[in-house]
Amino acid sequence: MGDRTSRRKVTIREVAERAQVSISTVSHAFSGVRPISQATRDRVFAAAGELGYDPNPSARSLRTGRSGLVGLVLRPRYAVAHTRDRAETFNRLVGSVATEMLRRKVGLIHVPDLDDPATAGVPMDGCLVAHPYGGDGVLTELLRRNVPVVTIEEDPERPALPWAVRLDYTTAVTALLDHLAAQGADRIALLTGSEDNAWNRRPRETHETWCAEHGRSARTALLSESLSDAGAAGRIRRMLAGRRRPDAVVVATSDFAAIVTQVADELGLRVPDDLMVAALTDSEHSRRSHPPITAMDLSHEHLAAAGVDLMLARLAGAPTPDEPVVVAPDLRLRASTRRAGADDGDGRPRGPR
Amino acid sequence: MGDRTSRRKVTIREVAERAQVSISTVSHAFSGVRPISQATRDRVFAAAGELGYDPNPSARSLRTGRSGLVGLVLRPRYAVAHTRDRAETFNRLVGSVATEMLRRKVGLIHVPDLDDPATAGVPMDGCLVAHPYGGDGVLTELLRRNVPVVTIEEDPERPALPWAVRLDYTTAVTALLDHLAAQGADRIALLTGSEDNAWNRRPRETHETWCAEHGRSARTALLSESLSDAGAAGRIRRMLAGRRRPDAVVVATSDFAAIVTQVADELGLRVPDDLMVAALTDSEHSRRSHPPITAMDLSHEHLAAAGVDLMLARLAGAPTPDEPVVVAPDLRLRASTRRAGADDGDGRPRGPR
DNA sequence: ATCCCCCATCAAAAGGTTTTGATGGTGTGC
DNA sequence: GCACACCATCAAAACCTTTTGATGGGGGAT
Repeated sequence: MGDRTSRRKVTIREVAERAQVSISTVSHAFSGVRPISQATRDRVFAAAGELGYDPNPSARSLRTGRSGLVGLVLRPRYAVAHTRDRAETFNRLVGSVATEMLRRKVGLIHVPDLDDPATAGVPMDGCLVAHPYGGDGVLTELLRRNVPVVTIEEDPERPALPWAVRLDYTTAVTALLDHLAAQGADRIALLTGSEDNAWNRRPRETHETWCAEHGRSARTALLSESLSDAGAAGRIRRMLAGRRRPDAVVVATSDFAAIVTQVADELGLRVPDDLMVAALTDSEHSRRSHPPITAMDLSHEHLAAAGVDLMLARLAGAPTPDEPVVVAPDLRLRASTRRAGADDGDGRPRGPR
Repeated sequence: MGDRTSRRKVTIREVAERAQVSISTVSHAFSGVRPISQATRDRVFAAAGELGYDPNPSARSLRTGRSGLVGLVLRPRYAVAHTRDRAETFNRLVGSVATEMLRRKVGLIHVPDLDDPATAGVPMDGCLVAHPYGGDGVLTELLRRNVPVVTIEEDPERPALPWAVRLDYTTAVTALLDHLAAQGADRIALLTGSEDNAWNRRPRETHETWCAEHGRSARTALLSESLSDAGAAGRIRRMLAGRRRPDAVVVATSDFAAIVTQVADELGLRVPDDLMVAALTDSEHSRRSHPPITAMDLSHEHLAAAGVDLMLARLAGAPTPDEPVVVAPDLRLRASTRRAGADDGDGRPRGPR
């Protein structure tokens, strides 16, 4: 209160002097590690209050070896959130993780750049890595540093890493393909992104398996996430204009799924009657497209909650499952895959909500 | 590489020993503060690489007094993001700030709880406070601690605080009211939330001024953010069922604006012909309502970018404006306030987009 | 040949906390 | 009245870095 605008921070030593006790007594009074008499404690708190003391977190971490902070790393696709669609994904994931961390009163650090020596280390007790690539370098680096890591979605090349939360793509994508087939789809094409992560890999595998089991050829193509809208439209147009065009397409990126409906419209193809469309991630694009597009929701909220739980359990030394935690994606059936008179055959409710 | 899974971290001392140089030489080799001969530098880097050394961030911060991290605090309304609508706001704000920080390669910390002694301090060089309350306690605390603060939206009771980014509510709300009047609205009611922040205060003031200037009575009411949907619906029903009901309502929270349209529908009031509806924040609720609801978008992305810029300028000691930075909210006119045949009179384009 | 300066490196201090073995005084049990 | 235990407090070490004044040796200028 009486202080000038001194840049100088109050230290534990000054509190000790003012309260006429040793430094360790002040520390113990605050931490409660050892008993301190009531009278002394009062004097310490009074002194601390008058001086406006608050402990230096760096000094504390240096001594204890813990910071009480958890890092979060997102891989590039999200970091460069140029389109509104990608921004929604990024925001939802970051927001969910932040919400879960706040709820548990633990600080969360967005790690800017692990490799950049200029940005050098951040003090974190553990680190969440969301949507790692196959054999991700960031993961390698963190493991080398002995930082406890929990991944949200698994690194496809590190199936052995037990501390992970992953989506059950197999079930969800199979359900989606069954649904399309039930609605009368015959030639189902899959368009995944080119980034090598679980979200692109697993559905591709599931699609192949499903096609093999159903005696169909697995038509797939790449639609790189870095494509511009015009670029994506071009590739889609070529596919839909060709002979033996698919009668259903599953597109990973949902803004590109919306472009599929646009291109179909231009070509005079009716959705869903001539062409069914589905996306492997939900966003405003899929919800507001005409017609609304069936999409798999990545359940970022559940992923985040499970990931944070796992991390905190690990840091607390509590027992953790020795297999990845599995979260079910949410399949949102919409008009883009619902043909009049077709029967889904799986008993699912037909309408949204 | 050859290390066991030793919890033990490698320190600068071990690197120095291995490279046969002093500790300070290692430090200088990394920081480049003083020149080091090429031969020595090579030896140091080699030793560091072999040992897997990475500097301890806490020790560094302790010594330098800087952590390279910036904090972010959001006030409770967002922290408790129970509805999808509030979650969208929270996510967008958090995501935007995170994006801007990542772009500038600075770490961002979500501060869990400033007052909680258990959570104790986080090492931050500065702190962003988003949507502070009037005379906000968090702000008081941060200022007491001498932490450089930048607010996103201003604390209504601290107009003197120069380091702020604020929305220009006056212009936007005036434009909205003019628009409603041009569409034929006669009795315009305003329903703000009960939390005491700029977003609730400024529009109220603007509404009063505008009503006074146009010789109308300023009809206002509170619709607390903590109300359940049913609770909100009840209050709205009472208002719309009364004699001399308003013919236009501006509702702060956009999910409640959507409820206004529902209640109007139940009561047989047509939107916009019998009742116009507008919201003071945009969200999926307003966009997808029937009819879509005119809303003011809070431009979280611009707020975040400006706030981060301001903070980094402050921390770098660069000159900063001595007045709050002003950002214009985006007015999104939609069908809920557009009557057939009415003329807006201000030359604005009529369609969305 | 001498002086001076600069370059590369070193040693030591400082930064603020927590941890822990030691110390002195007070009360309990016999 | 003595030994023992315990309670409250203290002093010092440890955590790992960056910073800075000091040191020694080599080269250029005179």
